[in-house]
Amino acid sequence: MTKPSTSLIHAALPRYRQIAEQIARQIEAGHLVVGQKLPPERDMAAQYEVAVGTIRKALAHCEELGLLTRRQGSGNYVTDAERSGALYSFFRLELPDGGGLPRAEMLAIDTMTKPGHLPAFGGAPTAHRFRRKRYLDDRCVALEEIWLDASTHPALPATEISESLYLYYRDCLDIWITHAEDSLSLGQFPDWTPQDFPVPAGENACLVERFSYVEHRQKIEYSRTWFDSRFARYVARLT
Amino acid sequence: MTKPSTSLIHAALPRYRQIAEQIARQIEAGHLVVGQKLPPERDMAAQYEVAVGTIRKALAHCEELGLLTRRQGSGNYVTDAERSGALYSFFRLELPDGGGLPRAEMLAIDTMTKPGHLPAFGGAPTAHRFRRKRYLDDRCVALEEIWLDASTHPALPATEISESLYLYYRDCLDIWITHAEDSLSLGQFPDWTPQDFPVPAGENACLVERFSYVEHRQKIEYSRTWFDSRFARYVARLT
DNA sequence: AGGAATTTGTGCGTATGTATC
DNA sequence: AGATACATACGCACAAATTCC
Repeated sequence: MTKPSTSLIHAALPRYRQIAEQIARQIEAGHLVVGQKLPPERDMAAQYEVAVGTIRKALAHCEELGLLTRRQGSGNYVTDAERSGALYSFFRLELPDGGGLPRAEMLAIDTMTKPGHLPAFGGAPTAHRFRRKRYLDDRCVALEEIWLDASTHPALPATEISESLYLYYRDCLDIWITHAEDSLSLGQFPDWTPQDFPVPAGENACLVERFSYVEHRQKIEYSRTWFDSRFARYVARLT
Repeated sequence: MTKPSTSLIHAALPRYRQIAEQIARQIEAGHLVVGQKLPPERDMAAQYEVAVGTIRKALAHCEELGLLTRRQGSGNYVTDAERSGALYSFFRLELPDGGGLPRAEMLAIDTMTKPGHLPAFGGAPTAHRFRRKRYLDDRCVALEEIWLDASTHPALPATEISESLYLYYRDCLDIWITHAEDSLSLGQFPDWTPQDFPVPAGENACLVERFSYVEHRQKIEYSRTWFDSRFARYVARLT
């Protein structure tokens, strides 16, 4: 069997899931355009150095997620949906009319002991805190505060952090986020809301709280996202 | 290759679908009891005279339909569709502290031409409208308005409608909801808000808009759910 | 219109990994 | 620790749908 492409220490995602992730991210990054036809399965199998059946499972997974449409005798196509970017990558915000290319701008990165008001997650007493502005089509629509448990990486490597945090986790920290749990309610924009944000601090906001998991039931990340429903909406796909 | 077991004239269902149908019938006929463990996949493969991979595809299909639960290292089990939370698997509201047993109370059922303000879904000009109150642990936490496209059933059969609409769709209308897409924003409680609802009409609410799908891309249902985040929160699990 | 080439779908059999009992 | 059972993955052959000449 082809050996897994990750270290032997960590339990890797199955190969077909890794490939599905890569395809999904290529779509989000714009490397695969909506409507575009993918290479034949046999070519992709050769490219990824796996058997055709493995590629087929990855593609089937992408279809389930609504990213691809598969047509027998024809090919695999990037879904023409209004919403290609927002579905995967666990980013769930879209413009009110749908769609919007997601971007992020880092405001601050700090490592500190977890404040008492945070819910329990991870095993370390410290965590890395990321604060970001979130954009859709160059419009700032949300604020984000992300707490990554510091147990696996007491200090962050001094590399460029990509716009997709999960991609950064995967490529630089070897942390594979397998699933997440979002909880939505009402809240107020935080006191660190930047001056140039379209809504001032203290105003009402839709609040998304999230736990992200690696492996089975191990919460490794907690985040909060604030947005105003005039500028964005939260979209979830259920199966 | 094993020849298909159906006539040569009609296009046969794939073998794995035939087997899935047989398993489904056995469950519905009561030959397979809820919670029962199926034989090992290798035995079933021998029984049906197919390869293990084919049986696995059939079982996976049954799992998609919610008929089976598959557990690695353990076995395949008939799902308790009536009793388990599976029937509410698309219901995403929980009490603020988590959990809560979901219930529903029907307020009104009407069939009418789709109002202009509805987004596009289904193929018919008419739809069935359900209005319901939603409970968690006997506390009324949300209101629901559901529009089911009337293309498949111009009139609803005069049967009892179970608390789980999706179960009713499946058992009485033969409509299998495969997935759904939720979109969250802020809204106002509707003008038909009952007097005894904890929040009066016109107040701010968290609004969940949902499209439900049969097959892969066919929207057949549109619904709106209003709730107050003091009484409930929306939870989404993402993979 | 029609036949060949292409591409995905179905199915077989087997080996090995991993979770559960 | 061992046995059982599902999960992943390989490679191959042929069917069915589509596309192209």
